[in-house]
Amino acid sequence: MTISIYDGFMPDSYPAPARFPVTVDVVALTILGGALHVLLITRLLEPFRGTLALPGGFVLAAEDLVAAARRELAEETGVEQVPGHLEQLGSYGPAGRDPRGDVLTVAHLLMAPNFPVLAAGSDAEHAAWYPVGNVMDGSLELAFDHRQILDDAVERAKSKLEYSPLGAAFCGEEFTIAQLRAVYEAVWGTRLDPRNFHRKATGTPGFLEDTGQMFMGDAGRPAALFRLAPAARASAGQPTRAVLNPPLMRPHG
Amino acid sequence: MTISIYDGFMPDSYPAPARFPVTVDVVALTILGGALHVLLITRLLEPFRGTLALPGGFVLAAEDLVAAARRELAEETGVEQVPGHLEQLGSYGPAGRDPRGDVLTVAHLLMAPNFPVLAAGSDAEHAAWYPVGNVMDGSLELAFDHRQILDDAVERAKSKLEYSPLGAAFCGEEFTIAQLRAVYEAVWGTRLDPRNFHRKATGTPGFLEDTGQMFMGDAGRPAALFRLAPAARASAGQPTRAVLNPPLMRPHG
DNA sequence: TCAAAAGTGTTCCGCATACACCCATGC
DNA sequence: GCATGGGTGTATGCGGAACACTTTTGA
Repeated sequence: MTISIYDGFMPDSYPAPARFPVTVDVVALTILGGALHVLLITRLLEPFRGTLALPGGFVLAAEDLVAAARRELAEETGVEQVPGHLEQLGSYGPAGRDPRGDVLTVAHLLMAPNFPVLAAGSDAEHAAWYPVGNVMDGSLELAFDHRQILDDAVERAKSKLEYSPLGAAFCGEEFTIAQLRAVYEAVWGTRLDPRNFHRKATGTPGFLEDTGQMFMGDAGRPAALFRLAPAARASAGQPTRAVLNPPLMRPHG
Repeated sequence: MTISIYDGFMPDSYPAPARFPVTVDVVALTILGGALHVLLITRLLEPFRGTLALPGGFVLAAEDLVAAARRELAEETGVEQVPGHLEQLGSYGPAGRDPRGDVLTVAHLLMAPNFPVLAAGSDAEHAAWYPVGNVMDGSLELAFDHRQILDDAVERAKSKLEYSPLGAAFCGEEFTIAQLRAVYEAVWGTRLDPRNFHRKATGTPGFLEDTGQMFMGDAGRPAALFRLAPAARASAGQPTRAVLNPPLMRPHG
């Protein structure tokens, strides 16, 4: 067996390996009116001009992937510091996903509390929240393979809720148990028993921290306000099993 | 807000976006002598010449990521059809992980039964199995950020065993319950109760299929031979929750 | 007969599920 | 008072953990 020119790096005299444009795409999810929503832009250029697509753009030289995703999000929403939890989802391509050539994209998942998207001028790609359900049932079309990426992102979000404290990433800094439950119900598309959810959420050590404050809703008894406990906050990124073990089970299958 | 030249694709008149060399790296895991092993090559070229590294190489034009990983594995092991389950793990870079510049790598995870690696000639990078424990405890050094990638891969493998039937990917086509249990014990680094594991494995609908054959070991009663049930085989790649629900729990935390 | 490993039965208990019930607010 | 939602108590049952016990081979 001989050494292929593509095995590891080669001396300068060897032909250079193929180079690819690399983009980051972001599946930004949030809860709006009890339903899961995704941030989409309307493309201004060909291909797929006028079609909805995930926000994203090219990775710059010497730039990290998550940093690139964060930068693109800020640029396309007009929001300096986008809130929520951002993590890498997976890579797609480079073959056969763009009509103009090989483009590798690294998709990211943002689980965020609802934040207002700044309306851009008419010459900029306009970002806005769209119900995920409208993409799933086919009433909204997405450019490129973004439908597939969205599917994967939603599936990832669903499973994240089971064994990680990241459901709270959809809430603000402080939230009630009912608000947290609404997140689980929206993402999983199910109803959960309020009483049992309350016990599980408050009873899991290292998950929630009582702020001592109260939240007055439209009706009914005021609810206690919670925040993420430091332990859960620290473990947000890592593949931890420290909290929510055994996991919060999503019903059925 | 104006349109950045990096937002989406630009007309030909705009400057081209940065292009990156893209590699695929493969963390090939298997069980040898009851311990988790990883496939490593010894680098023949700078940088990290003489250091152990994950097998991998550059993605070709118009090539898919998993296909590239499969091709590189075949090239560097001399094995035409590498067995086991191959999936994408995640992407690393492009910033700050290679002394010579920005290289994006897409890491992959192979969970495979033990297969012999063909000894390459002295001029080729030689692939061989090494105990994962020897990397973890620092007695083996890896090139680039491959230590980090290995850590992530092992963690992924651990969690895969919990809720997917992919533990069987470490076994051959047919296997006994004890062999399957040895996989779980090696990956998780724990001991499992043989009796309870047997009940859980055989009792999970859609997981295992009895071949009717028997396997004679060194001592003791012969064990029944099983294979993956069709349902589990089909769901191998997808984020399924069809089998192993509730999951096989790994002890403690 | 004994060792060793396969496989079954049984007990215990934590926790998910379901739901009755009480608490605290606005109207 | 009544409606509405927050929060607690409690019974039931599934399934994981632990382990006694039987089965089937080789030596």
